[in-house]
Amino acid sequence: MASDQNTASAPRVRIPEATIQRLPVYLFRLQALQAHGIKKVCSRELADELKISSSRLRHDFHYFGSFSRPGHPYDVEPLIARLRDILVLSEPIDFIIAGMGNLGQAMATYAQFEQDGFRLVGLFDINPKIMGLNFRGVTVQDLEMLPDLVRARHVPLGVLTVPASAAQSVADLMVDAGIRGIWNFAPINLKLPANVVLHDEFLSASIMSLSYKMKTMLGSNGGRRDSGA
Amino acid sequence: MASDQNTASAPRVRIPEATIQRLPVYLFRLQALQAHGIKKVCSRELADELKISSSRLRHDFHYFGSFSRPGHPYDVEPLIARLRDILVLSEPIDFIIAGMGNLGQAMATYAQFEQDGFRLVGLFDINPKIMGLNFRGVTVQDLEMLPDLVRARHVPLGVLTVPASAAQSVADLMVDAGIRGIWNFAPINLKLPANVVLHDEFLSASIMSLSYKMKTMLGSNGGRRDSGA
DNA sequence: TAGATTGTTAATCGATTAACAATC
DNA sequence: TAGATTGTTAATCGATTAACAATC
Repeated sequence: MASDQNTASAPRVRIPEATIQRLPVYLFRLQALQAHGIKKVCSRELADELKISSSRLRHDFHYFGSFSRPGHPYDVEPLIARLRDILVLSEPIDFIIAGMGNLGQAMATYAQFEQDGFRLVGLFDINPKIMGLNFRGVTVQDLEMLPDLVRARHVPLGVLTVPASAAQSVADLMVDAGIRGIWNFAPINLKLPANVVLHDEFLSASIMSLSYKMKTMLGSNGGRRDSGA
Repeated sequence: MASDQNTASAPRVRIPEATIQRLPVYLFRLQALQAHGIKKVCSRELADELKISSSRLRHDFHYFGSFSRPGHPYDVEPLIARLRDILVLSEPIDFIIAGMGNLGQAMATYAQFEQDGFRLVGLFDINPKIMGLNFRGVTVQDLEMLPDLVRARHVPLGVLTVPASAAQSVADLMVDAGIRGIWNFAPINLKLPANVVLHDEFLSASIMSLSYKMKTMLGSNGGRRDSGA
């Protein structure tokens, strides 16, 4: 009996966070290749395009077993299927959005999520002017209705696009209703039970770290505004 | 203690990417503490709140010199000023947005950026129905006008919220006009000159890695089915 | 002062890269 | 087959954590 770990959903070792975050990037690139009619790709080509080493790519794949046979490049189509299988459940994952300001509306209308295996099932806000609006076939309801929907449909995933001041209490609402993962856009460090997955998306932090990189790239003295000593 | 040793822009060694991405998070938490009237904070407290080790926090700070004196906790106000100085230039950084779909509109109306030292100076799209709309005092113009504005005002930063199919060509437009950094939301690997800073924000990748984590958590700790309804 | 807590170096840990055997 | 390229382990590199001297 050799090592037959070709079951994608049950890797034996803990997968590094860095690897997990690269898997969707592999997937997107492969989908783009497929759209161009490309059937096969070797680790070197794919890695070059993503500006990583081929070694790293094969190492990442290796956590989940084997994806081809030595001497042969990867077949694009089954590789896509395999990655999709690793990343998402076979049936769509239901999600709700709390906070239908501009960011919430953008998330509600972002079509890509649907293609990636996520299904929008609820939108919530406290602003009466926003309640009743319809996005992609889903009507914005009062935030008070959130727990009922989450319980009734066993919604596993919540997107949190409320103001920072409300984020913790709305997160608590989600957790109490049984949500299993929160995608948080509020710039605040939420306190959640250990069994709820939290993924922070701090857009302001993102633009600030970009700003830092631009600043350092400008020059060794930090740019033209260097106040004379 | 005004600005005597604020040589923040000239650290001696290369700063790890991970450290750079934590700096804004420190800043946000400190601003929240300040809003609550808290004047001093020690590395242990601040780190605990952010779920990192105090050692890591002090190590991060140490890249930029000294922030207090042994035996004394950090003063919140000067620490905020110091971090802001490290992360952004003292005067606001001008930025433009290309692609005024839902995500572009959300970025245009996100007030936080202004507080963090960024100034919206241009909005662009190719859709005639969107041109002429006004967001935060800025009118959406034809994409063709982008190079002129970037050149005229020396705009350093561009936000790319166009569809993936258009992303590379619009990025080229920005780069040719002299932009220095691109914040890219299109799920595609842009090819840019080495002197232009690229920061990818792959939202779909984010939700998929969150999905993976939820999936593995369901399998591994299996115990908690549902909190006793 | 003495206790507290930073600044700073050393030890540990984990992730990336290199190398090559396996093998189609 | 022979060349190509994966799968897989070992070596290297970098980041995190631990420890404690410095010192206010």
